[in-house]
Amino acid sequence: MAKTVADISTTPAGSKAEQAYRAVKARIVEGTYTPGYRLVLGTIAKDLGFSVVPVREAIRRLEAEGLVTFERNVGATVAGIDPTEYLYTMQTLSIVEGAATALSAPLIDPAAIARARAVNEEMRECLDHFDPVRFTRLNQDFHSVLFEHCPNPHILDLVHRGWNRLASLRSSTFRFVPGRARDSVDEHENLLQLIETGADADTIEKAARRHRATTLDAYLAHTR
Amino acid sequence: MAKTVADISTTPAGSKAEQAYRAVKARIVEGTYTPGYRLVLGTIAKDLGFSVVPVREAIRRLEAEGLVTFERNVGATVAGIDPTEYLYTMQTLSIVEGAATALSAPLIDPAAIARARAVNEEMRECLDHFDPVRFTRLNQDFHSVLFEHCPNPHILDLVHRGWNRLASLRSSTFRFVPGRARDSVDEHENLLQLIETGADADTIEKAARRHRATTLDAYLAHTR
DNA sequence: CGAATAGTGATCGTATACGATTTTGTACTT
DNA sequence: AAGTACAAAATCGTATACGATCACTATTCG
Repeated sequence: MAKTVADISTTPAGSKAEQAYRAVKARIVEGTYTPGYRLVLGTIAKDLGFSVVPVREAIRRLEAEGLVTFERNVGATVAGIDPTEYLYTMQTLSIVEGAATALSAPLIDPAAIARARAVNEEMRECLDHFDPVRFTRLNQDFHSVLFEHCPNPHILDLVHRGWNRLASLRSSTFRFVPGRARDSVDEHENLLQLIETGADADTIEKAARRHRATTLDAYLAHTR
Repeated sequence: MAKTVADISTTPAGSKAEQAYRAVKARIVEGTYTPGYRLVLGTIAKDLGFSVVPVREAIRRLEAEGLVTFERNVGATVAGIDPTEYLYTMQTLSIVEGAATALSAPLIDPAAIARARAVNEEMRECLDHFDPVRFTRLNQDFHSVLFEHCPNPHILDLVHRGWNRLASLRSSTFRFVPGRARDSVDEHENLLQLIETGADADTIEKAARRHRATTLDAYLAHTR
């Protein structure tokens, strides 16, 4: 008998570093840890019941993703809604989403188009019931359908990194520019039609870029 | 007297995790650790005189950058010259370098143009003396001059990440496609002229993209 | 009353030790 | 001879402990 009963309870799924990463990230996205919140290694470790080493690794990963800032002997703080940082992130997302859409477009089959359109219609319903949280989630679903056959995983990774950075400003579309969301849904439909009709890559890329850039412009005009 | 003499000897510059990161990365770039080389935490720690914890952090950072692959309870290995991975990286670089060039172009002053041109002429000399290592370094210098006033640090960061990924295939231009290097120098000059004459952003972006994409195409044609 | 300073506390950084998991080598059986 | 089961070694993952560094505060001096 080599294995003991304890093996049943052990959860070899993810390492504790991974669990800590997900846990802290979730708390940031959900808004439990608001921007400016100080993340103390010891405290988080005690809360999660882990040691500080895996928690430290989790924090460093979050730092690399831009969700927290880290300072030696001071600790980590949840990254704030710096307007400049927002601009950088949105501009970068505009570029990588544009590329991802253009690269994926030839590989999107009619069934996927139909699914994306269904998601978009759900988003339209969210407008009436004013459900910003669900709207944001569906927005990601929409683009996920478009990108599911993206031939370049690196670019897809960059898209996800951008989404992560925006995670702490959840449903920012609604919060900052109320009228923007409806335009967004229309732009989605426009994008789908371009893909359906087999528009050339450059046209699709520019449309996808503009989709994100317009949101940024609206934000800039709104806060100016 | 609060401070002791020991303070003089302490080097608060970088943490050991940082030192380990730089050391291992340097060994990979220099070719001391060739692709496929197994990086064992304990061994590296003993070599550097550090403990395993900071070394582990360094390895995880290198993993995030794509320079090594990591497997649980197995260890890390230096990432190989996977043709597919090369394609992904070059395609992504094409996009982010294109964007970076287009964004930077309006901010490049004549003095910077002159410096970039000087670097490019040095590259031309390298062709005659066949100095691939210096060529590769100058190539990065050339683009660094162009990007030094890039208004979006995030995009610049993506460019550097791409360069890092290519680091293990140092001077790949010479190695894979001998005739390609001379074209590259000509394309640089062409790019400078576009910037000088104040071409529109879209033209500059496409030229910059094509510069990288052509290298990729040459590689694909060469290995097919 | 303000500013410089010493002391205290908090937090990170790393070393060491131990446990879990995988791989590898070996002996035995078919 | 080949395949399998078992044991031993190697490696990563994490907990704990301690040291180093920095921020904060109370105190003292000008």
